[in-house]
Amino acid sequence: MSSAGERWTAVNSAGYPAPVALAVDVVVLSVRRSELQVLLVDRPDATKALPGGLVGSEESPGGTAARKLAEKTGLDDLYLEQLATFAEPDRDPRGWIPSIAHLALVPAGTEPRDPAATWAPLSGLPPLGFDHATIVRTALERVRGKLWWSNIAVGILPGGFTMSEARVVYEAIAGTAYDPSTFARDLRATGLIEPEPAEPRLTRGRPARLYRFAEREPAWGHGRRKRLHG
Amino acid sequence: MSSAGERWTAVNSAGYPAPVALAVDVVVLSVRRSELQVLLVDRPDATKALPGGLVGSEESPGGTAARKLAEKTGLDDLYLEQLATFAEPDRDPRGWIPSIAHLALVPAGTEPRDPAATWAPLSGLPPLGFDHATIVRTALERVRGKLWWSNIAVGILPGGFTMSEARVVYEAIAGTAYDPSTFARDLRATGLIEPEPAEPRLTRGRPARLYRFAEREPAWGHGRRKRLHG
DNA sequence: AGAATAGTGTCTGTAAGACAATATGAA
DNA sequence: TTCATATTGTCTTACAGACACTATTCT
Repeated sequence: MSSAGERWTAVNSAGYPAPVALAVDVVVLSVRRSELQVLLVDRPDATKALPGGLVGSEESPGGTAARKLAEKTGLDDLYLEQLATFAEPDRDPRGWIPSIAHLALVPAGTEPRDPAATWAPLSGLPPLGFDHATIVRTALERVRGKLWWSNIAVGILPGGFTMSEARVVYEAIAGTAYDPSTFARDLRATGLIEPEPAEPRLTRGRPARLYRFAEREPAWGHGRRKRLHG
Repeated sequence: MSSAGERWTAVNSAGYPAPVALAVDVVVLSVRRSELQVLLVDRPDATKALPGGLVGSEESPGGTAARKLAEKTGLDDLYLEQLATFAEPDRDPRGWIPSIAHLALVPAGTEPRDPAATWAPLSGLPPLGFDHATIVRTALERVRGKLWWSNIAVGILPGGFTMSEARVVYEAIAGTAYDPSTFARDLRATGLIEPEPAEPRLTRGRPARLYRFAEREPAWGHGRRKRLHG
């Protein structure tokens, strides 16, 4: 790496300026303590930023994102989709570096493997470097927009969940409260989940039935028009 | 430009391989003869491709897309949004060139200014170069998905349209037929359009009232869950 | 008058919020 | 038994498809 303050450059074989590198940034979301949280990493200047890295010249950007996530969390099976590309020429002080932002959802109990990575609640984020606050906002819009139309929550609820657990996740993402019975009816009506034969959990009251998403890959359901935000 | 068959390369000032260039490709859609059509340009090898170009080192990708569209169509006020980025290392035989695909909607009567550009119906596209068939498919999904939830059709219906004209456009995008009265009721219910004080058109039967979208910039409406495809 | 297009009103099945009532297991 | 949680059922409003009916203008 070059020293701080130095701006990198690149030229192609035709003699024109080229992007210095291609980056990916990943908005990793999960639900912890009934709250939507995002994974942040410490930067040298003590601010926080999204996890990310540079795409190799023989690598697909999605592959880079998955590789970086495996380094930070130890997970190699997760919900990952491309979000949007941020490529304003001055977005990175190191030079012309377009970044392909990705969105990843990981199971509720995931702990960072990298000690520089920590979870932060989406409400009350610290100041973020680069244009990362914009990227996080875009990610929140995306996950809310798809919540009731796709199996996007399968990243947080990999399988064997109860309706109550699913409801906590959906409420944290949507930022609202759902009636338990109506929630169960409407989640079943999406056609995305199926009962799991496993034995029930050992909890306080009546044991709940377990469900899982039928598909682990991104898929669309029948679509419910459910209330979002308060 | 280099001669065909030669693969470009680039290195950055740290000595690592860099992307050769950053491209934009634009899926320009309109409704012509009650059909959804896309703007294609001829390539040197006689195949067709999406209009596009290289992003300058001091340029935003959206700016590049708008500039290219102005060259092809003479339009400078249109609905333009980012679609997705295609950056597989081998997607372009000229070298490592990520492409930020955009989606643009232009008014029904728009004729290409560039003689190499022609309209082609989405049903029955010719073979396209690169990964452009995938990009077009992604664009169709996007515009269908947003049709009844946003003012995305404002690009095709800039103002002073009748309900019948709007219905033709919505039907062409959705790929289905709507009942005229139900269509009008539900389009009004989106909250996105408003009556226009202009005088009615000179047509055969009873003259229709005119409407326009209240917002020309991308905006979300109340959302209707309407039938799509057959 | 008759044709053509625009717009209104009504009926019906489904979707979704609210909430009461019941079921099941642990303390 | 009492408490806590899960699940079922019902009521009500809004949404959206279908379609009959009325309105306005031109030929």
